[in-house]
Amino acid sequence: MSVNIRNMNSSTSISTCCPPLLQAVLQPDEAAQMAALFRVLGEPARLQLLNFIAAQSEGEACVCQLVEPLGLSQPTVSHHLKVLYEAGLLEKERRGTWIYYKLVPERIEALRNALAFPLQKRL
Amino acid sequence: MSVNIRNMNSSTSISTCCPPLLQAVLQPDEAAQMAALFRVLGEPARLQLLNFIAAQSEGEACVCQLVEPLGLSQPTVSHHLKVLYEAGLLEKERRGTWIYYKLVPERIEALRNALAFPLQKRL
DNA sequence: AAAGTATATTGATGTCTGTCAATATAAGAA
DNA sequence: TTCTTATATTGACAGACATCAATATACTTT
Repeated sequence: MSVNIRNMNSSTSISTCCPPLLQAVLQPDEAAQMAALFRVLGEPARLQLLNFIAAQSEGEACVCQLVEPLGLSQPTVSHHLKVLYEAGLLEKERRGTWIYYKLVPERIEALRNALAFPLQKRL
Repeated sequence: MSVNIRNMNSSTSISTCCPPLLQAVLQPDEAAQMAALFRVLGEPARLQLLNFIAAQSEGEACVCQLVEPLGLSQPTVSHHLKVLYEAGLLEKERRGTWIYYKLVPERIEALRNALAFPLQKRL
């Protein structure tokens, strides 16, 4: 029988902690999906990778172009690219020896939409 | 003296790996700042907190309203609220025994802008 | 002052993950 | 085939962090 204290004047004496007024809108599994995507962006190296790839005039880059500017080892760069790829944020295409990565703009846009106030449910 | 292999026809024999065409646009410290913010969102519990607070009719909630729907212990919820608060995504206000948290919409908007293709520099 | 409630902090623990060296795989060149 | 280069994978390690129980702090009420 608890009540939101904010809606009571001082003459009321109920002071129990108030229960949630609304059910959770974002379901746990949806939150987990969204969080997984944000966690992918939660790494400086991966943000730099996205930014650097997007900054190329062709909008794409191969691994060997990315190792030096990032200042990380090639395996580490490959690792981050894989994480981005598996998150759907990058697509890749092999051309001979090289593998070119480019952004998936719709995926980034989806993330922006997920941030639309007040944090919509869907990606 | 290496050259972008994609811009050469098959008669050329240079096959060295191609250097970066552009300097990195996103500086390491800027990337670190952005990543730190995204990492805050990279946690299901924190996304649910933001979503739940935003879903309240007054746009705010006290800790005791959040513990039960999240299914986490009160210290854990307090911890996540602190992380969100220190990231500037939540503001808090004490009213007697209770402390009410609400979103900082400009901060969320800043994150959305940071995601604007192709990942702008500034927050 | 004493008791009760709301929230924060501390300390410990287990899991996740970023990093690299070493190695493997794949493709082209000789 | 052999060699070289580009990229991926493996294994190991260290640091970050989510979580909780226990405890501390802050406020209100009696």
